[in-house]
Amino acid sequence: MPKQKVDQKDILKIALQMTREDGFESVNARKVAKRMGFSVQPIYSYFSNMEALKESVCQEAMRFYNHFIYSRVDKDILLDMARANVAFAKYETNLFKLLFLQKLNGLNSFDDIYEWMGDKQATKQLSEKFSLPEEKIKDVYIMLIVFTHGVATMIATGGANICDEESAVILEKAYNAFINS
Amino acid sequence: MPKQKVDQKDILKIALQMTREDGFESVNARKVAKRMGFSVQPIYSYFSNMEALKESVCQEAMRFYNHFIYSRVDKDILLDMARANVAFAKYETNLFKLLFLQKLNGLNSFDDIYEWMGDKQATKQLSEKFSLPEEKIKDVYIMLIVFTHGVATMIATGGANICDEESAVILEKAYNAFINS
DNA sequence: AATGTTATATAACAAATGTAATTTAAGTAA
DNA sequence: TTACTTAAATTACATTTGTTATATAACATT
Repeated sequence: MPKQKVDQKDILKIALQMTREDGFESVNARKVAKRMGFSVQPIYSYFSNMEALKESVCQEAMRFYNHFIYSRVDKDILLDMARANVAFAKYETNLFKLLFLQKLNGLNSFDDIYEWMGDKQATKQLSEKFSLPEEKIKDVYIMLIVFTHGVATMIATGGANICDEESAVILEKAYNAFINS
Repeated sequence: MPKQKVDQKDILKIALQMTREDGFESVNARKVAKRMGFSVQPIYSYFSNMEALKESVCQEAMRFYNHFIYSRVDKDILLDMARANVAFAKYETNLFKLLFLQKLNGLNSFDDIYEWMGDKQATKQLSEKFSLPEEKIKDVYIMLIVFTHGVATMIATGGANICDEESAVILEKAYNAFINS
């Protein structure tokens, strides 16, 4: 048999790259094939259909997101995460849209957000720094996430022209407001 | 000549209704025609192409939004507007997505948000109630809008299962936090 | 070297959608 | 009544995209 020229990883890599550059909707069989320099056929030998490929792209995007965020978390975990999310919305707008404006895992309450996004270290750090009760920490956490999501969404949908400094300032203001409330 | 059976308003009305029920992407010539009980031809006599129709639908949607919001503003203007926006995201999810997750007029800074959404009465009421400096009012206004947008977006994209009371509570918490910061 | 297997290429089909061409027929004016 | 105008219906064509059927050719096995 002929040696395999195409690898599943290559397909995913290219599809993810296309999503980053031109948006998730731009991912279709012919365009992926063209960018690989191959025909569409190999796509269908690795994925049962385009839906399956797209689902895999979503998972890749989520990994990319996690790496993006965690690589930017330093001293002040919660605030760093907030800043990183805004940066993600600004510099990876198409991935942000895919992950947070189209597919968001169904949440049933704000507590779910906490469960879902909840970062043990972040809450620990917060409680050590400010010695606030558990319930209060949770509130600050949820509210900053919601606020951050507001900033990020506005940046992702509004044309991405709010400068990094300005968004950093407003995030910090919100953070302090929530802590001190 | 035969009497005109179809009216431009009818087309827009139905296209807006379809957007509300099934999303903006569901609006296409054949579906609109089918729901009107006519052929696609009248659409093209009133609109140069589908793009023009869709642009008009956007404008209709914006009018619908404004009416939705202002009909819910009562005593506490700013907080009422926040609650109304969240309700819009929950009960008019498809319109919310169209207006705020796809087409948002390009904003260049958070001050632009204030200029764009800024409600004279709301700021006046706020300054009378709390006697805060102009600059502070503006900050509260912007931050509550951003926070509200975070809540609304999460509801619109997350499956809309956060109850009205819960979102009301968190909005008020944020409002107080911003006022008292 | 001949044959079979299979990865890839090519080409074709199907469905959805926008849009234009053509036809039909309702009402008007002569 | 007849011919004309035009709103609407019908039909047809183009494009895009997913998908499959067939063809080709590279490699393994004999």
